[in-house]
Amino acid sequence: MAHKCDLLQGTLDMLVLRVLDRGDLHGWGITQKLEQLSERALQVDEGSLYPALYRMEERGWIKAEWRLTENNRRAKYYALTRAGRKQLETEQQHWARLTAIIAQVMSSA
Amino acid sequence: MAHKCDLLQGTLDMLVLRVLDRGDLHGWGITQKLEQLSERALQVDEGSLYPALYRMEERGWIKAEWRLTENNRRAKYYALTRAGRKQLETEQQHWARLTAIIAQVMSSA
DNA sequence: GCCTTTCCCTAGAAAGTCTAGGGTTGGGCT
DNA sequence: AGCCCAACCCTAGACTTTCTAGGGAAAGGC
Repeated sequence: MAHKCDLLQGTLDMLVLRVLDRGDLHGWGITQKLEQLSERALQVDEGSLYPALYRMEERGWIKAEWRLTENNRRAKYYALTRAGRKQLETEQQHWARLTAIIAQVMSSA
Repeated sequence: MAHKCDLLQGTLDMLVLRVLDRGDLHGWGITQKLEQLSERALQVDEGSLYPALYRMEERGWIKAEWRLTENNRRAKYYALTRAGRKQLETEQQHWARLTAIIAQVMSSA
């Protein structure tokens, strides 16, 4: 069975790191923010996001803290660590490099 | 164990289709051509390529034919089908769309 | 008192790539 | 003649990430 695969594998981490680079957010907030920034184009599945957050915390790129939201709800806020900021930079460079290579291959006569 | 993952998942098909769009090639030739077009940046693993070729043939995007190379060797030449050309176009559009969205998210203040 | 929204989470399947092998044959070299 | 390398083809199994498809708790509005 084919599935939709809206995202390119490997880009979710970068997007999440980038969003967190603008300020702490909880998981649900991240999905909202990504949707907003992409003008509804991106709708991140929670089933993809939470495992990703878990992985990134394991790797020390982000750290979590339970706090209360403005709505008076319990939420797990994630913040970038120093390693996370470094990782974001690495991924951005990697992304830039890859897209450049692909563009070159795709466009060459 | 981390692995290198040089390619973005999903891009290999597009690259192969694009290369075949310029003319028939056998598997090994495809790896050479991609390496050449990317100026050594891309080194496609044969363990990734052959399964990909198999998949794409299954899906009717390419078709294979045994022929002899200039070196007098037996080789399986792949050619785009009409469906393959259509698929290439689809993937190019999808790629353009995704990279645009990601660029937007990554660059927004 | 119920319903919706806001939040969190997990198990298992699916897809694609990589690792790490293995194999055949042609032509060049000694 | 024999050997080796280059040019080819292939596969099984591991691995990572994403998706599907659920489930659950609590705050606030009606």
